[in-house]
Amino acid sequence: MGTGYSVDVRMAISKGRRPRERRSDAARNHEVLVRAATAAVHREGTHVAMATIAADAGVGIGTLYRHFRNREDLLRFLTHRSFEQVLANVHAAENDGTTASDALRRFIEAAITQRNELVLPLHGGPPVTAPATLALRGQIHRALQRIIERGRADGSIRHDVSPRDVVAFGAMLAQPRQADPEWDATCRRLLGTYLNGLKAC
Amino acid sequence: MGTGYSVDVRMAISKGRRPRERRSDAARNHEVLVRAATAAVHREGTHVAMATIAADAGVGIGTLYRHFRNREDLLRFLTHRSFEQVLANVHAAENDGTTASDALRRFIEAAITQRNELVLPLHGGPPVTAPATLALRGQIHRALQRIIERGRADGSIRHDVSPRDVVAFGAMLAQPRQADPEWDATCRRLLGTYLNGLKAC
DNA sequence: CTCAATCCGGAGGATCTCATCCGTTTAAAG
DNA sequence: CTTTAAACGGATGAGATCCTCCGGATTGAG
Repeated sequence: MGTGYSVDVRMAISKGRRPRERRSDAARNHEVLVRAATAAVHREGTHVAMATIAADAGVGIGTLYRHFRNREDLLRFLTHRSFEQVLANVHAAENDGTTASDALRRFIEAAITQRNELVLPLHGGPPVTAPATLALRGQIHRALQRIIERGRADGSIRHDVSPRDVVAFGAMLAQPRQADPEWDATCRRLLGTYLNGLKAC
Repeated sequence: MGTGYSVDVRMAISKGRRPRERRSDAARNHEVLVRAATAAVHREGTHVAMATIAADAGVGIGTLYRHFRNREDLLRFLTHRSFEQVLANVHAAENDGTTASDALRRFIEAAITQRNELVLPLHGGPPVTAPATLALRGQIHRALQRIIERGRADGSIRHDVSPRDVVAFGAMLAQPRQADPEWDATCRRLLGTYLNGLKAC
């Protein structure tokens, strides 16, 4: 899963000539489109009209479709990118967390903080099937597993905790909830209770 | 919020004659439509085509629109009905639960069990605005508040727990997740951890 | 500067979806 | 059985959305 590019390039290679670099305006538009798409999906859901995304990004609809073959392609790209971010988060948490429990707290808090940049697979969106993205998911799970085992070893984390739980819980708290002013406070309480519940006591 | 009926009836009353009872075929179709709609929303999300719902129910599209003015009306009805069910659940839990914590466990487990019959407001669906439905939500919150306070009184439940938390957590576990065979197990572990976390210890 | 490769914009055809309308069928009262 | 209000079905027009296509603008190598 590369840049989100669809076709154009990779034509000249057969002729032996090195393909040109991606033009700067294309790179700029790609970035702008990704940002607009993320915001639009958060605002209106995965069925947001493609024309809306293009308009929000300030480009023509044709440009959107040159960068992403269709809606599914776009959503896949956003999901993959989010998984990369989540993987970075779990690595950061693994290194910086003082205890296993603290690492998990950092991991989940990062997801909450980045809520607006993450497009995670929710009910309604297409399921994750891209091999590259599944591989990322595997890495995330393994890293979380290491953290959990550290906690088990020192007796600070109960036994029936799985990386899936942590990911599901984090994804839940990271869901966009535009229409609830109290959601932030609810998030904090839920996280506190969950972390309290992780203890083996 | 009554039966989901739109217009037809209430015409003859002005003439003094008692309006006929709802015809049996209408009642039957209403029930079938609600069931089909619930299943379709779980399967394809809140944007499922109205024609699909009618076809699944084995009735014409016209019949669907006679029972529900439009999609929003249908979703409102499903949500309201689900809230009624949830309110029944909280009352049952309040009466049957041996302890506050046990009552909360029963409440959440009921939502999980009834997953397929519940259509709760998720991100993407329209926000809940119907006064009757908001009233139900209020009743649900108050009943949960009573349970929580019982737990606080005997020191079995920590202080930063709010009815909103419990509802949000329960709604999360009740979300339809067709594409994850391990979701049930994950649910159980998450619930166990959360309940463990509710303790004041 | 020149020029070709690359990228852009947005009109437009195909398709899908909503919700209505009205001729036909059916339940049930008398 | 007759009658009539109620309910049914599905064709259909309006409108939304998807994605393609190609003439024209832009970038950047030479």
